[in-house]
Amino acid sequence: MTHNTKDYGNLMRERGFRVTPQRQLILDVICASGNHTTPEAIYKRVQAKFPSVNLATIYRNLDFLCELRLVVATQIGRKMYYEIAGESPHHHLVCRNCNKIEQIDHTNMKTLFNKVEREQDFTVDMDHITLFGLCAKCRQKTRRV
Amino acid sequence: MTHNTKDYGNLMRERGFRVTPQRQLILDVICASGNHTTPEAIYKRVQAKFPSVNLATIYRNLDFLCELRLVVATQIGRKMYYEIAGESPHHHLVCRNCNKIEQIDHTNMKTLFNKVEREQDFTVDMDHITLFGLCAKCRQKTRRV
DNA sequence: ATTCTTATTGCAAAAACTTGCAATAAGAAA
DNA sequence: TTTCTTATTGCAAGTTTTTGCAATAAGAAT
Repeated sequence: MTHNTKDYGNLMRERGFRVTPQRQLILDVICASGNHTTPEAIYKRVQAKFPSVNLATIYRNLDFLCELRLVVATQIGRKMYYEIAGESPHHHLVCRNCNKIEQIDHTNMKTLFNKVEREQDFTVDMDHITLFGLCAKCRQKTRRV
Repeated sequence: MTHNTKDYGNLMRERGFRVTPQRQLILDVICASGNHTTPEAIYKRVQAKFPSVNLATIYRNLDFLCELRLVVATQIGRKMYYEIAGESPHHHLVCRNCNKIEQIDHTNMKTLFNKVEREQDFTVDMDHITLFGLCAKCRQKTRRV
């Protein structure tokens, strides 16, 4: 959850990108916000500290940070949500019925990724996947199709 | 690929929804189009047959058809793509570098889903997952981080 | 057939997101 | 430090997607 600005900064600079105050602030805000933050919410929190930041800058940086994989984008329903990527890969199970979110760790995913790599020569490289389905409770309740 | 209008119609009616000409046409167009069709392309093809259909109707029906899981939405980069869900579950591998799309079938996924169900009592229920990574060619090209 | 309920549509306006471009400023080089 | 290159920004205009609402029409009930 805590993020080290210096590391992120170096990561960017090493790749020829620049560390601007706007960019830092946007990353800070995403980091400080809980999971699943909308662009609009990020915009407002950024503006509270630095009112001149333009909405276009927010969107461009969300794209940028996702591309660097410092930030993860998730689409739920019609909306996009952003959250800090964090250290270790982990994945979510979202119940279609009650929307409860469980986590699964990377090991089972990794097994799948390895299999895909062996069989199709494609290196899957994702550390935040969202799988939808039914949790134990809802599976029992929803026992009629 | 082929779709049975009658079955889809009944599926909708059973659930209290209505089968309108617009809706049928939109589904037909998605069905006839290849994979990964944009809303704009769908709109144009629908208009070619039925010029009065409004773009808002396209969007509303895309949502609707996704909710019924007759159609699958995929986000690649910044754009949304839609395709017919079809019969058998299958999944996509999208190269982060060249955006090439490969398919994987359901068996390896199913293994993962089963494992998740045994270990966490969560029934994953997805028949179209998109995994990002690097294809064989791009993995070789991008051999410097 | 006719009536009735309400899901769905088209339209127009709004909201969300993207893009072109000139001005700015981060960071490397001198 | 100063200069130089060019990534990034703000702005304004453009494009894409969503929404409120009155009119329409699908399908059930009569």
